[in-house]
Amino acid sequence: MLALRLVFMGTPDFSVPCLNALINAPHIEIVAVVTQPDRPAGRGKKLTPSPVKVVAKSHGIPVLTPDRLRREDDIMAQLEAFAPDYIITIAFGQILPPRVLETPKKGVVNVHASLLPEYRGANPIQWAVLDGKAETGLTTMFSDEGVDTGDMLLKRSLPIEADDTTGSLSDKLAHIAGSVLLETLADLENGSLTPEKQNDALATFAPKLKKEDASIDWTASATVIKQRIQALTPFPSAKVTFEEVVLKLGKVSVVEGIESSDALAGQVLEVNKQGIWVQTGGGILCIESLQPAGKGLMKASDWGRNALATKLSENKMVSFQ
RNA sequence: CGCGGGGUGGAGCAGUCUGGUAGCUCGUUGGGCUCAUAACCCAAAGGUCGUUGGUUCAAAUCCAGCCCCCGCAA
Repeated sequence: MLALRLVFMGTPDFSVPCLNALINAPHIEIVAVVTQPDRPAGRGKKLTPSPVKVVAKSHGIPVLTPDRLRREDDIMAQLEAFAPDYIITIAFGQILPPRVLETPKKGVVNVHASLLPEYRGANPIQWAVLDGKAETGLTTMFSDEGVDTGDMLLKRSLPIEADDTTGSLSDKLAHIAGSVLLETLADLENGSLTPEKQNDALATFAPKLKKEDASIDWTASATVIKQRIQALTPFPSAKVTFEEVVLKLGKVSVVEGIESSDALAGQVLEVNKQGIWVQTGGGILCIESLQPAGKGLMKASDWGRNALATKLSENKMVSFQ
Protein backbone atom coordinates (compact mmCIF):
# COMPACT_ATOMS: atom_id res chain seq x y z
CA MET A 1 0.00 0.00 0.00
CA LEU A 2 1.27 3.41 -0.90
CA ALA A 3 1.93 5.91 1.80
CA LEU A 4 -1.18 7.83 2.76
CA ARG A 5 -0.79 11.55 3.13
CA LEU A 6 -2.67 12.75 6.19
CA VAL A 7 -3.38 16.07 7.78
CA PHE A 8 -4.06 15.63 11.50
CA MET A 9 -6.30 18.01 13.39
CA GLY A 10 -6.56 17.79 17.16
CA THR A 11 -5.86 19.79 20.27
CA PRO A 12 -5.97 18.32 23.81
CA ASP A 13 -4.29 15.38 25.48
CA PHE A 14 -7.08 13.18 24.20
CA SER A 15 -5.79 13.57 20.65
CA VAL A 16 -2.17 12.79 21.42
CA PRO A 17 -2.14 8.96 21.62
CA CYS A 18 -3.91 8.84 18.28
CA LEU A 19 -1.38 11.20 16.74
CA ASN A 20 1.45 9.07 18.07
CA ALA A 21 -0.15 5.95 16.64
CA LEU A 22 -0.31 7.56 13.23
CA ILE A 23 3.26 8.79 13.45
CA ASN A 24 4.45 5.28 14.27
CA ALA A 25 2.32 3.58 11.63
CA PRO A 26 3.99 2.41 8.43
CA HIS A 27 2.64 3.65 5.10
CA ILE A 28 1.39 6.83 6.71
CA GLU A 29 2.88 10.25 6.35
CA ILE A 30 1.55 13.11 8.39
CA VAL A 31 2.16 16.11 6.21
CA ALA A 32 0.76 18.69 8.61
CA VAL A 33 -0.88 19.11 11.98
CA VAL A 34 -3.56 21.67 12.66
CA THR A 35 -4.29 22.65 16.25
CA GLN A 36 -5.60 25.53 18.31
CA PRO A 37 -3.30 28.50 18.85
CA ASP A 38 -1.27 28.87 22.03
CA ARG A 39 -3.44 30.14 24.84
CA PRO A 40 -2.70 31.76 28.18
CA ALA A 41 -3.05 28.88 30.59
CA GLY A 42 -2.02 27.67 33.97
CA ARG A 43 -0.73 29.64 36.92
CA GLY A 44 0.88 32.83 35.71
CA LYS A 45 -1.21 32.75 32.55
CA LYS A 46 1.73 31.86 30.40
CA LEU A 47 1.12 31.30 26.71
CA THR A 48 0.91 27.54 26.38
CA PRO A 49 0.93 25.40 23.24
CA SER A 50 -1.62 22.63 22.87
CA PRO A 51 -0.48 19.08 23.72
CA VAL A 52 -0.85 18.14 20.08
CA LYS A 53 1.38 21.00 19.01
CA VAL A 54 4.09 19.92 21.42
CA VAL A 55 4.13 16.39 20.04
CA ALA A 56 3.99 17.50 16.41
CA LYS A 57 6.88 19.91 16.92
CA SER A 58 8.98 17.24 18.56
CA HIS A 59 8.57 15.13 15.42
CA GLY A 60 9.30 18.02 13.11
CA ILE A 61 5.83 18.03 11.58
CA PRO A 62 4.62 21.38 10.20
CA VAL A 63 2.03 22.89 12.56
CA LEU A 64 -0.74 25.29 11.59
CA THR A 65 -2.63 27.14 14.31
CA PRO A 66 -5.58 29.01 12.84
CA ASP A 67 -7.55 31.10 15.27
CA ARG A 68 -10.70 30.59 13.21
CA LEU A 69 -10.10 28.21 10.34
CA ARG A 70 -13.24 29.41 8.62
CA ARG A 71 -11.89 32.90 8.25
CA GLU A 72 -8.33 32.16 7.30
CA ASP A 73 -8.11 31.65 3.58
CA ASP A 74 -4.34 31.40 3.56
CA ILE A 75 -4.42 28.47 5.98
CA MET A 76 -7.07 26.73 3.92
CA ALA A 77 -4.94 27.29 0.82
CA GLN A 78 -1.95 25.78 2.60
CA LEU A 79 -4.01 22.74 3.48
CA GLU A 80 -4.97 22.31 -0.15
CA ALA A 81 -1.33 22.60 -1.10
CA PHE A 82 -0.47 19.68 1.16
CA ALA A 83 -2.78 17.57 -1.03
CA PRO A 84 -3.77 15.12 1.69
CA ASP A 85 -5.59 11.86 1.03
CA TYR A 86 -7.45 12.23 4.30
CA ILE A 87 -7.86 14.81 6.98
CA ILE A 88 -8.12 13.20 10.41
CA THR A 89 -9.90 15.07 13.18
CA ILE A 90 -10.06 14.09 16.81
CA ALA A 91 -11.09 16.66 19.41
CA PHE A 92 -9.91 19.53 17.25
CA GLY A 93 -12.29 22.07 18.68
CA GLN A 94 -13.33 23.92 15.55
CA ILE A 95 -16.03 23.18 13.02
CA LEU A 96 -14.64 22.62 9.56
CA PRO A 97 -15.90 24.89 6.80
CA PRO A 98 -17.02 23.28 3.50
CA ARG A 99 -13.81 24.25 1.74
CA VAL A 100 -11.77 22.21 4.19
CA LEU A 101 -14.19 19.30 4.06
CA GLU A 102 -13.55 19.17 0.33
CA THR A 103 -9.80 19.50 0.59
CA PRO A 104 -8.72 15.87 1.06
CA LYS A 105 -9.04 13.53 -1.91
CA LYS A 106 -10.71 10.75 0.07
CA GLY A 107 -12.51 12.52 2.85
CA VAL A 108 -12.37 13.91 6.37
CA VAL A 109 -12.43 11.15 8.97
CA ASN A 110 -13.42 12.10 12.49
CA VAL A 111 -12.91 10.04 15.62
CA HIS A 112 -15.72 10.68 18.07
CA ALA A 113 -15.82 9.47 21.67
CA SER A 114 -19.27 7.95 21.76
CA LEU A 115 -21.32 5.29 20.07
CA LEU A 116 -23.08 7.51 17.57
CA PRO A 117 -25.72 8.71 17.10
CA GLU A 118 -25.69 8.94 20.89
CA TYR A 119 -23.88 11.92 22.42
CA ARG A 120 -23.06 14.06 19.45
CA GLY A 121 -21.19 17.17 20.48
CA ALA A 122 -18.34 18.45 22.60
CA ASN A 123 -18.59 16.35 25.75
CA PRO A 124 -19.65 12.81 24.92
CA ILE A 125 -17.60 11.10 27.62
CA GLN A 126 -18.74 13.40 30.39
CA TRP A 127 -22.37 12.80 29.50
CA ALA A 128 -22.01 9.05 29.26
CA VAL A 129 -20.65 9.01 32.81
CA LEU A 130 -23.22 11.51 34.03
CA ASP A 131 -26.04 9.37 32.67
CA GLY A 132 -24.64 6.27 34.34
CA LYS A 133 -24.27 4.40 31.06
CA ALA A 134 -23.02 0.83 31.13
CA GLU A 135 -20.88 1.35 28.07
CA THR A 136 -19.65 3.93 25.64
CA GLY A 137 -17.08 3.82 22.90
CA LEU A 138 -15.56 5.31 19.80
CA THR A 139 -17.05 5.90 16.40
CA THR A 140 -15.11 6.77 13.27
CA MET A 141 -17.04 8.66 10.63
CA PHE A 142 -16.86 10.84 7.58
CA SER A 143 -17.38 14.42 8.63
CA ASP A 144 -20.07 16.49 7.01
CA GLU A 145 -21.24 20.00 7.74
CA GLY A 146 -23.22 19.05 10.83
CA VAL A 147 -21.81 18.37 14.29
CA ASP A 148 -20.98 14.65 14.42
CA THR A 149 -23.72 13.86 11.93
CA GLY A 150 -21.68 12.23 9.16
CA ASP A 151 -21.82 8.66 7.94
CA MET A 152 -20.35 6.14 10.37
CA LEU A 153 -17.45 3.85 9.56
CA LEU A 154 -16.34 1.77 12.54
CA LYS A 155 -17.42 1.53 16.15
CA ARG A 156 -15.71 0.09 19.14
CA SER A 157 -17.49 -0.11 22.48
CA LEU A 158 -15.99 -0.02 25.95
CA PRO A 159 -17.68 -0.86 29.25
CA ILE A 160 -17.89 1.88 31.85
CA GLU A 161 -16.69 0.56 35.21
CA ALA A 162 -18.27 1.60 38.49
CA ASP A 163 -15.26 3.72 39.40
CA ASP A 164 -14.70 5.22 35.98
CA THR A 165 -14.55 8.99 35.75
CA THR A 166 -14.49 11.21 32.73
CA GLY A 167 -10.74 11.28 33.18
CA SER A 168 -10.18 7.53 33.38
CA LEU A 169 -12.55 6.85 30.48
CA SER A 170 -10.89 9.51 28.37
CA ASP A 171 -7.55 7.85 28.92
CA LYS A 172 -8.88 4.45 27.94
CA LEU A 173 -10.64 5.74 24.86
CA ALA A 174 -7.71 7.88 23.79
CA HIS A 175 -5.46 4.85 23.86
CA ILE A 176 -7.66 2.77 21.61
CA ALA A 177 -8.45 5.64 19.26
CA GLY A 178 -5.27 5.07 17.28
CA SER A 179 -5.99 1.43 16.52
CA VAL A 180 -9.62 2.10 15.61
CA LEU A 181 -8.55 4.84 13.26
CA LEU A 182 -5.82 2.74 11.63
CA GLU A 183 -8.28 -0.09 11.15
CA THR A 184 -10.76 2.35 9.63
CA LEU A 185 -8.19 3.69 7.20
CA ALA A 186 -7.04 0.21 6.23
CA ASP A 187 -10.60 -0.93 5.60
CA LEU A 188 -11.35 2.18 3.58
CA GLU A 189 -8.27 1.60 1.46
CA ASN A 190 -9.11 -2.02 0.70
CA GLY A 191 -12.72 -1.15 0.08
CA SER A 192 -14.23 -3.39 2.74
CA LEU A 193 -16.04 -0.62 4.55
CA THR A 194 -19.47 0.75 3.78
CA PRO A 195 -20.35 4.06 5.41
CA GLU A 196 -23.55 3.82 7.40
CA LYS A 197 -26.03 6.68 7.79
CA GLN A 198 -26.91 7.75 11.31
CA ASN A 199 -30.45 7.40 12.53
CA ASP A 200 -31.17 11.00 13.48
CA ALA A 201 -34.21 9.96 15.47
CA LEU A 202 -31.93 8.25 18.00
CA ALA A 203 -29.48 11.12 18.24
CA THR A 204 -28.72 12.78 21.56
CA PHE A 205 -26.55 15.79 22.18
CA ALA A 206 -23.73 16.24 24.66
CA PRO A 207 -23.00 19.96 25.13
CA LYS A 208 -20.32 21.40 27.32
CA LEU A 209 -21.17 21.42 31.01
CA LYS A 210 -21.32 24.81 32.62
CA LYS A 211 -19.37 25.77 35.68
CA GLU A 212 -22.52 25.94 37.73
CA ASP A 213 -22.90 22.23 37.14
CA ALA A 214 -19.93 21.63 39.41
CA SER A 215 -21.93 22.06 42.60
CA ILE A 216 -23.69 19.16 44.22
CA ASP A 217 -27.40 18.86 44.84
CA TRP A 218 -27.47 16.74 47.98
CA THR A 219 -31.19 16.09 47.68
CA ALA A 220 -30.52 13.83 44.71
CA SER A 221 -29.87 10.15 45.31
CA ALA A 222 -26.43 8.92 46.27
CA THR A 223 -26.14 7.06 42.98
CA VAL A 224 -26.97 10.11 40.89
CA ILE A 225 -24.57 12.27 42.90
CA LYS A 226 -21.82 9.72 42.45
CA GLN A 227 -22.35 9.70 38.69
CA ARG A 228 -22.28 13.47 38.63
CA ILE A 229 -19.08 13.66 40.64
CA GLN A 230 -17.38 11.12 38.41
CA ALA A 231 -18.57 12.94 35.31
CA LEU A 232 -17.02 16.15 36.62
CA THR A 233 -13.69 14.47 37.40
CA PRO A 234 -11.05 15.65 36.72
CA PHE A 235 -12.51 18.78 35.18
CA PRO A 236 -13.98 21.06 36.33
CA SER A 237 -14.28 18.86 39.45
CA ALA A 238 -17.20 18.51 41.79
CA LYS A 239 -16.89 21.09 44.54
CA VAL A 240 -18.28 21.45 47.98
CA THR A 241 -17.66 24.24 50.43
CA PHE A 242 -17.21 23.89 54.14
CA GLU A 243 -16.44 26.89 56.32
CA GLU A 244 -15.25 28.97 53.37
CA VAL A 245 -12.90 26.27 52.15
CA VAL A 246 -13.49 24.78 48.74
CA LEU A 247 -13.15 21.01 48.62
CA LYS A 248 -12.78 19.14 45.39
CA LEU A 249 -14.33 15.72 45.70
CA GLY A 250 -12.26 12.77 44.56
CA LYS A 251 -13.25 9.13 44.88
CA VAL A 252 -16.72 8.47 46.21
CA SER A 253 -18.86 5.42 46.73
CA VAL A 254 -22.42 4.60 47.67
CA VAL A 255 -22.75 3.08 51.13
CA GLU A 256 -24.64 -0.18 50.80
CA GLY A 257 -26.81 -1.89 53.34
CA ILE A 258 -27.54 1.03 55.62
CA GLU A 259 -30.94 2.64 55.66
CA SER A 260 -31.24 6.37 55.36
CA SER A 261 -31.45 8.12 58.67
CA ASP A 262 -33.56 11.18 59.34
CA ALA A 263 -30.57 13.44 58.74
CA LEU A 264 -30.84 16.30 56.28
CA ALA A 265 -29.46 16.02 52.78
CA GLY A 266 -25.84 17.15 52.84
CA GLN A 267 -25.37 16.42 56.52
CA VAL A 268 -22.25 14.59 57.57
CA LEU A 269 -23.14 11.43 59.47
CA GLU A 270 -19.72 10.25 60.51
CA VAL A 271 -16.04 10.17 59.73
CA ASN A 272 -14.61 6.69 59.71
CA LYS A 273 -11.72 4.79 58.28
CA GLN A 274 -13.41 4.51 54.90
CA GLY A 275 -14.07 8.22 54.59
CA ILE A 276 -16.79 10.76 55.26
CA TRP A 277 -20.39 9.58 55.18
CA VAL A 278 -22.85 12.14 53.89
CA GLN A 279 -26.62 11.84 53.88
CA THR A 280 -28.25 12.41 50.48
CA GLY A 281 -31.83 12.57 49.29
CA GLY A 282 -31.62 8.84 48.75
CA GLY A 283 -28.98 6.76 50.47
CA ILE A 284 -25.60 7.57 51.95
CA LEU A 285 -22.58 8.71 49.97
CA CYS A 286 -19.08 7.98 51.22
CA ILE A 287 -16.45 10.51 50.22
CA GLU A 288 -13.23 8.52 50.16
CA SER A 289 -10.83 11.19 48.95
CA LEU A 290 -10.90 14.92 48.50
CA GLN A 291 -8.70 17.92 47.90
CA PRO A 292 -8.96 21.10 49.97
CA ALA A 293 -8.06 24.32 48.17
CA GLY A 294 -4.31 24.76 48.25
CA LYS A 295 -3.62 21.20 49.29
CA GLY A 296 -3.09 17.94 47.51
CA LEU A 297 -5.49 15.06 47.09
CA MET A 298 -5.84 13.29 50.41
CA LYS A 299 -7.85 10.61 52.13
CA ALA A 300 -11.15 12.04 53.28
CA SER A 301 -10.71 10.34 56.65
CA ASP A 302 -7.43 12.19 57.22
CA TRP A 303 -8.94 15.56 56.48
CA GLY A 304 -12.17 14.77 58.28
CA ARG A 305 -10.42 13.69 61.45
CA ASN A 306 -8.97 17.17 61.84
CA ALA A 307 -11.70 19.29 60.35
CA LEU A 308 -14.87 17.48 61.32
CA ALA A 309 -14.39 14.88 64.02
CA THR A 310 -14.26 17.33 66.92
CA LYS A 311 -17.49 18.99 65.87
CA LEU A 312 -19.19 15.66 65.39
CA SER A 313 -18.12 14.42 68.79
CA GLU A 314 -19.66 17.53 70.30
CA ASN A 315 -22.88 16.74 68.44
CA LYS A 316 -22.69 19.85 66.33
CA MET A 317 -24.37 19.49 62.99
CA VAL A 318 -22.01 19.50 60.05
CA SER A 319 -23.30 19.92 56.52
CA PHE A 320 -21.81 20.35 53.11
CA GLN A 321 -23.09 22.90 50.64
C1' C B 1 4.15 41.13 36.21
C1' G B 2 -3.37 37.75 36.89
C1' C B 3 -5.28 36.40 42.50
C1' G B 4 -4.19 33.05 46.51
C1' G B 5 -2.86 28.64 49.91
C1' G B 6 1.05 25.37 51.39
C1' G B 7 6.12 22.45 52.44
C1' U B 8 7.02 20.23 60.55
C1' G B 9 8.35 11.61 62.15
C1' G B 10 4.66 7.10 57.40
C1' A B 11 -0.63 10.31 56.81
C1' G B 12 -3.39 14.78 58.19
C1' C B 13 -2.35 19.08 61.16
C1' A B 14 -0.87 22.68 65.52
C1' G B 15 3.23 25.53 66.88
C1' U B 16 5.55 31.00 63.47
C1' C B 17 2.38 37.00 65.11
C1' U B 18 5.21 37.60 70.78
C1' G B 19 12.64 33.47 69.12
C1' G B 20 14.11 29.63 74.57
C1' U B 21 13.21 21.20 75.82
C1' A B 22 9.27 18.91 68.89
C1' G B 23 3.14 18.98 70.22
C1' C B 24 -1.97 16.85 68.49
C1' U B 25 -5.18 13.28 65.94
C1' C B 26 -4.07 8.85 63.33
C1' G B 27 -0.88 4.96 61.37
C1' U B 28 3.11 1.39 62.48
C1' U B 29 5.49 -2.12 66.14
C1' G B 30 5.29 -4.64 70.95
C1' G B 31 2.29 -5.77 75.16
C1' G B 32 -2.55 -5.91 77.82
C1' C B 33 -8.00 -6.45 78.03
C1' U B 34 -11.85 -9.37 75.46
C1' C B 35 -15.74 -15.02 73.30
C1' A B 36 -14.12 -11.44 69.80
C1' U B 37 -12.85 -6.80 67.16
C1' A B 38 -11.26 -2.01 62.62
C1' A B 39 -13.27 -1.00 69.89
C1' C B 40 -10.61 0.07 74.61
C1' C B 41 -5.90 0.43 77.90
C1' C B 42 -0.33 0.61 78.29
C1' A B 43 4.39 1.20 75.99
C1' A B 44 7.92 1.97 72.00
C1' A B 45 10.10 3.29 67.50
C1' G B 46 10.17 7.19 64.04
C1' G B 47 11.59 14.33 62.53
C1' U B 48 18.81 17.53 59.28
C1' C B 49 11.04 21.53 60.81
C1' G B 50 11.77 22.18 51.79
C1' U B 51 16.73 24.48 50.74
C1' U B 52 20.86 28.23 51.11
C1' G B 53 22.64 32.32 53.50
C1' G B 54 21.83 36.36 57.22
C1' U B 55 20.47 38.42 62.33
C1' U B 56 21.04 36.38 67.44
C1' C B 57 23.87 33.84 73.37
C1' A B 58 19.84 31.03 71.02
C1' A B 59 15.83 30.22 64.88
C1' A B 60 10.46 25.60 62.94
C1' U B 61 9.70 30.78 64.62
C1' C B 62 12.67 37.03 62.47
C1' C B 63 15.15 38.81 57.39
C1' A B 64 16.75 37.80 52.12
C1' G B 65 17.24 34.47 48.00
C1' C B 66 16.18 29.74 45.74
C1' C B 67 13.44 24.87 44.92
C1' C B 68 8.92 22.12 44.99
C1' C B 69 3.29 21.21 45.52
C1' C B 70 -1.59 23.01 45.03
C1' G B 71 -6.67 26.10 44.75
C1' C B 72 -8.94 30.17 41.73
C1' A B 73 -8.75 32.31 37.06
C1' A B 74 -7.83 31.18 31.81
